[in-house]
Amino acid sequence: MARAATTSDAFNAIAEPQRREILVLLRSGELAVSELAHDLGMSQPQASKHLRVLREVGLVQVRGSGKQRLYDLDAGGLRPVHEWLGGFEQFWSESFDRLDDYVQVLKQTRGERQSDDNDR
Amino acid sequence: MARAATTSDAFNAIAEPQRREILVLLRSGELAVSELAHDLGMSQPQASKHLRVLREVGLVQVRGSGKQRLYDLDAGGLRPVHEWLGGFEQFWSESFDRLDDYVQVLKQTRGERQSDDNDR
DNA sequence: TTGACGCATGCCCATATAGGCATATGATCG
DNA sequence: CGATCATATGCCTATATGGGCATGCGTCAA
Repeated sequence: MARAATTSDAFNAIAEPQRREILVLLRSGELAVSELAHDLGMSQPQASKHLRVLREVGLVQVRGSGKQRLYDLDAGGLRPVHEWLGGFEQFWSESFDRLDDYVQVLKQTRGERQSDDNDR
Repeated sequence: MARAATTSDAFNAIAEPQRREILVLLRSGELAVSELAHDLGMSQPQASKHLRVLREVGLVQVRGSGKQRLYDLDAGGLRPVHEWLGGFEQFWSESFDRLDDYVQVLKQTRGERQSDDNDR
C-alpha cells in the first residue's frame, strides 16, 4: 500500500510545508489563488492543487468573487490535531514551567503569599 | 517530485495513524517492539519500520535490554507541531472558553470573590 | 460573440511510501 | 559453538504524490 492520501485527514494535509504556509497566510484573511501563489513563489496550478487538498479536508473554504476565488481559513479543521497533541503536553517541561509562571502571576496579581503545594 | 519523506520532520512522521498510535502507547512508558506490534495488531516488521521513522525524526529513543529493544517516547520532537498549531488557537473559541474555566477554577480554589477584570 | 483574465484539471514523471514475506543481524543461554 | 528468541532489513508491488506544462472552463468587459 502507499501512504495514506493527503486528503485523508488534517494530519496528512498539513504534512506538506507549502500547505502549512498557505494556512499561515490565510490567518490574515481571505486571499485569491494568484495572490497565494505569488506570495509563496509557486505556480498557480500548484497553488490550486494544494488548495484543493486543504478544501477537501475542510481546512479552507472558497468563495467566488467575480473571476477570482477567495480562500478563507477554517481552522476548526485543525482541532483533531490539536486534541491529539494535547495528550502529550505533560511531556514538555516547558509547558509546565509556563503554567507555573502563569500561576505565579495570578498569585502575585492577587497579592497572595501562602505556601504553595501544587501537586502534579 | 514525490511526497516529502516520512522522516523529513515530525509533521510527516505523525501523518501515519499507526505511528500516532505507537506514540500514544508509549506515553505509558517504555515498550518492546513485539509488545507494540501485538497491541496494535501489526506485524513485527511493520512495527520496526514505523519505529525507525519515529526514531529518525527524534520522537522516540531506543534502549537495548537483553534481546529486546525498548522504545521510549521523546515528546519533545512534537514541539514544532505544537508551536505551529499555536498560531491558530485564536481561531478556536473553545480554547478560550476552557481558559476561562481554568481561571475560574483557580479563583474558586483560592476562595476569592473579587470582581474579575481579566483583560484579554 | 469574442477576448482576456483567473482558476481548475489533465497528463507525464520521478520518487517513496506501507505492507507482506523472507532473511540477515544481535543477543542470550546451554 | 549452536540453537533460539527479538529485531532490523531487503525486496517487491500498488498506489499516490508534488511539480512542470498545456489546456479546459467560467466570468467579465468591449
